[in-house]
Amino acid sequence: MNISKAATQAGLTVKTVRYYDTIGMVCPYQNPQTGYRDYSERDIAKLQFVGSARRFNFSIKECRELLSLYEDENRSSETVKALTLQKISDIEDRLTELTRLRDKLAHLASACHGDSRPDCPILDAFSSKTPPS
Amino acid sequence: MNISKAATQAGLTVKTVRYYDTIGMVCPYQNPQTGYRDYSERDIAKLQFVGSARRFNFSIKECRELLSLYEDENRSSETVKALTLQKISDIEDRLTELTRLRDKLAHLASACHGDSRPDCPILDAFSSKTPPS
DNA sequence: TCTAAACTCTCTAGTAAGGGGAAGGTAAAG
DNA sequence: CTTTACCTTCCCCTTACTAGAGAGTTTAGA
Repeated sequence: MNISKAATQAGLTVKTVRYYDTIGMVCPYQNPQTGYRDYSERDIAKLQFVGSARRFNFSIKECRELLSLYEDENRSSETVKALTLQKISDIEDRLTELTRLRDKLAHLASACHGDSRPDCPILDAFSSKTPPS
Repeated sequence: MNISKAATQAGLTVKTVRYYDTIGMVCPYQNPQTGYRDYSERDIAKLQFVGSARRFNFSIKECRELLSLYEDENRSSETVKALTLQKISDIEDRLTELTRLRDKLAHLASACHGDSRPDCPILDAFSSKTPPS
């Protein structure tokens, strides 16, 4: 299967699929005459797998780990679950941080009259010596 | 004031402060003989301002806008408030997305027994044809 | 069969926002 | 006067791709 069909099947762009080859994540057979890549069904499955994991916020490095577990018939689900729980924890840290930011910005915005006058509590907050954390 | 003191005052690293000079955001006087940067009180205030805005998740580009408003005595607070509300909206979009991811991962993790057996609902989900969205 | 469109390839450069470290000049302290 | 602690520029590295140039290949239609 050529690269554009492979990309379509996996819900990725051609550029991305080619990238996954160059970084050694999903490497198809490559015709030595033409240089054209030829994706097998197994390659497609791997591309789909990586695409899903990426959409779940796993980094390329983590996808590599998951992919090797995916391909390992003797894996234990323990490792996968641990990685997933760690990812959940990362996401929750980020949620906490973003929520705090949102609340602070909302507080500042509510204090700002937002008209044509120059005085602005938002800018004042940003220029104060005390950090906003 | 030399660059390391300026960085300390603003709660930034020396690298970051130097970077803000090279991109033309906060450009101090630079001694033509030695090349040493010399930060004024006004420069420090600008560094602090940018540092705060960055910590509030504003991009460099947005910081530039805010900084020019900060320096404009004839600004209207309207513009600042609009930028802030947009930023809040961006953050909320991100919050929604991350929450969905977290919930889906949590759901998968709860379905995974996480022991030494190889079968794993998480990997199954990643390898299914249907996207996780 | 010829040609033109639609692919494909590699390679370079760019993105955001700096971080790491080398090579070399300068300032401050002893 | 020397050592140490700064400072400078310069270039590469990071993440996860994306854009585009220039050139080769495949395929569909006349």
